[in-house]
Amino acid sequence: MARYGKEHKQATRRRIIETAGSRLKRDGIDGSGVATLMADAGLTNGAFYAHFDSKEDLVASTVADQLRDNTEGGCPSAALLDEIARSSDSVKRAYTDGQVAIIDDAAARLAPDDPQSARVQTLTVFALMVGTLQLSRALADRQLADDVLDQGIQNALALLGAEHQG
Amino acid sequence: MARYGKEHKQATRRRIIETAGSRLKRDGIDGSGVATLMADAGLTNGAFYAHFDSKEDLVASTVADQLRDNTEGGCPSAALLDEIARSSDSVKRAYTDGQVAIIDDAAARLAPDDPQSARVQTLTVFALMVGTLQLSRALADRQLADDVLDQGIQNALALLGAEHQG
DNA sequence: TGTACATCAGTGAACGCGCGTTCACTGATGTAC
DNA sequence: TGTACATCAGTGAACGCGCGTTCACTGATGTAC
Repeated sequence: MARYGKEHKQATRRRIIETAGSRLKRDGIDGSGVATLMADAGLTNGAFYAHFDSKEDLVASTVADQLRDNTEGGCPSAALLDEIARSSDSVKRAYTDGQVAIIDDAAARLAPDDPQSARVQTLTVFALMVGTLQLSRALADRQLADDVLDQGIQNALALLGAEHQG
Repeated sequence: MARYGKEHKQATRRRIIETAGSRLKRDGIDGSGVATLMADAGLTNGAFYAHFDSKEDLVASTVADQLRDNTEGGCPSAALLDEIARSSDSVKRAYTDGQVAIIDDAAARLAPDDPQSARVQTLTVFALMVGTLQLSRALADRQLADDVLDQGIQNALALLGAEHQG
């Protein structure tokens, strides 16, 4: 292929990570193969290891990217949280760092005077929303799934309101 | 092998389902192979299809069993909910039926006068606990994981208390 | 300006392995005579 | 009581396939002379 400048390879890496975001959220970590992930980016499997050390490396990079810069199309927690919990330390570390950064941003806005103490409560309200989304997606009864989503939102607001008053 | 009475084959099926419960919760659905699931029950892979139509059939049976009769060793929702959400309709149906049955039992105890209207709220408090457990397991920071668990329990109690008053 | 060479992102075939599933076979037991 | 046969839960090898990973190779470009 062509000999490009340095920005070309980095752009390719970025493209792989971005398309991997959609695929991993759709099919899961174990459900997404390296060849498929590369084909999604318009490449063949052989080029993969010029960009990443291993599939796990791509997963960690993609989780971090999805949490920080590229959150469109659904949050990775709702799609992947129990798979992340079973993953290697490097994936869990990437997830923890990205998630805490987002949560601290939110906590700073919700409780400007004491963002640090709001971290845990904001994380648990986030966990409520993740669990609600997952349950709603797993229920075979559409009406019940919708009711759960609505009620989950109300619960989140109730907890945030209580926090605001207390 | 021996020619046993009818109860023998049913006992074997039961044993497969029970050992599959632990394996699926540990390694996930995609992460658990049929040969491994059979080996866990002390059998070889060839016998599998005398008991189940497919791996999906075993997963649906195991999810139903884990929710109703065999809940020791952790709830399947916390371990598998996002994989269930990506699974076939038969798995989602088995999950929905089992979960709703459990929830309605709990709702009848929490709100004896109107268990029907308590179903959705009980489901969402359950979703809160599932999300909290998953998040706690995915966080690489042990202290933060413990704090999230504790706060999640307090949130669940707060929501149940508010429900009780309202 | 023209030729020879170095670079290196990406290709595509191959590695050993485990996947879900199928199937011919085994062998201990119960039944028939 | 002894022999021949039917039953059938379970075995283990094989099917085609995709997995994560490796590696010899390609070929378009930039550089050196």
